Amino acid sequence: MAASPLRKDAVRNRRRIIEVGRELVADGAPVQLNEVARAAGVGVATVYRHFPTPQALIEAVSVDGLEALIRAAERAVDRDDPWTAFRDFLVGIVDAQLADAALSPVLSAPQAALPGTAHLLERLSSLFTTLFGRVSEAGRLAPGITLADMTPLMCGIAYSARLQPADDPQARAAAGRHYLDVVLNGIRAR
Amino acid sequence: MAASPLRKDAVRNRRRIIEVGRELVADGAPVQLNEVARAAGVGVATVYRHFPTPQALIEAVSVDGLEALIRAAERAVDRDDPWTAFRDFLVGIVDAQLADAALSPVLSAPQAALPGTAHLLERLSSLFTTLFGRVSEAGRLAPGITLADMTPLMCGIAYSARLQPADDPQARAAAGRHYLDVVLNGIRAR
DNA sequence: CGACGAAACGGATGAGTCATCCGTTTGTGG
DNA sequence: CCACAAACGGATGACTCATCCGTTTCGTCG
Repeated sequence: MAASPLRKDAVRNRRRIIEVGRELVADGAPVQLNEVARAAGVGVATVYRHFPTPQALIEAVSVDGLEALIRAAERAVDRDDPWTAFRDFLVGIVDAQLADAALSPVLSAPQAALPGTAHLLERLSSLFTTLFGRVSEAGRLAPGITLADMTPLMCGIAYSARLQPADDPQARAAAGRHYLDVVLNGIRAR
Repeated sequence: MAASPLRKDAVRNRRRIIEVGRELVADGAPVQLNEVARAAGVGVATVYRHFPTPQALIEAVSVDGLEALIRAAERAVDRDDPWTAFRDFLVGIVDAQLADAALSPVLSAPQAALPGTAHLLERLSSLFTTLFGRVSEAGRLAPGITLADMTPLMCGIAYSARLQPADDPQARAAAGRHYLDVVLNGIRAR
């Protein structure tokens, strides 16, 4: 099972780097690899070796959030009412993007550069397809709404919510919920 | 009326700079003042004198689009049916943002740095308040929808549409229209 | 337990970008 | 036509970015 013959100082540094990356992303700061190195107390080259580009680091940072989303989706799939499951999951998607700024670019950029992330995205996509299929078959969606519409819409909602002052996470969350209500209203069958 | 004692070579250069800026913005490229100078055949200092920051140039670039929006709003205000006027204007807002990438940051950043832009934004906001007030008073809006919701929602729609491939403006426009339909559906009274 | 090879480290460094300063040019009013 | 002021432009120093390579550390094998 040891698929990674990785030295333990390497994994330690990797952890540190990701941790610093997470903080930067959470602050909405641009992820500058050079600064990450300094803050993590490692050499610049170490950062670049693990993550050739800022995007790669962002994806690694988002793995936790992605896994949490997958768990949420799995729980949603177990629910009885399709619409409730669907809605609750979308709430989770929006909340997660607001809590973790690294998530939006990963969700909306399917051409994932990191293999690990690609696998998670596939899993998430698969679960979501199930959820969507159920509401769709139950006739709960307005005509013309497709599966492909959902990701852009969710990312757009998160974007809208982020127009709220950055220093007020509560206002952002409330805005996200509100805009999501609007969109859900808009895609629901009458 | 000569409010600007500006030398005519200065206005010529200014025009050139804005023109180059427009092209860059349209390509979605980051506006780098140094590059703008080179492309405009002008010294770097000239660019910085006219526009201290990229943001300032972006605002200047967006003036045309803003004026077009204002004209559209004025036309909309003359219409009879409040909802039609409202909807058509929002279509214009989304289309304009897709056609002119410089517009989104200006619309969603009220703390305008350029006085000229501030004035236009105020005018636009005033017209839009009228349009919104009419649909609202006509009872055409779902409860809980406020004037303040509209700008974020429109910017979010434009964002969603921009997730479409950059090289296919038609697909973007179609997506924008589609997402706008969803949101309009969501904010409409039943 | 000691030594060897490979993997990882880290900082010095060259390429590239940004924005300012100041000597020169150009337009305008008398 | 002249003089002054406004505008110009590019050289330049500060800064950021990402790579390269000599050094250190880990894990293994005799």
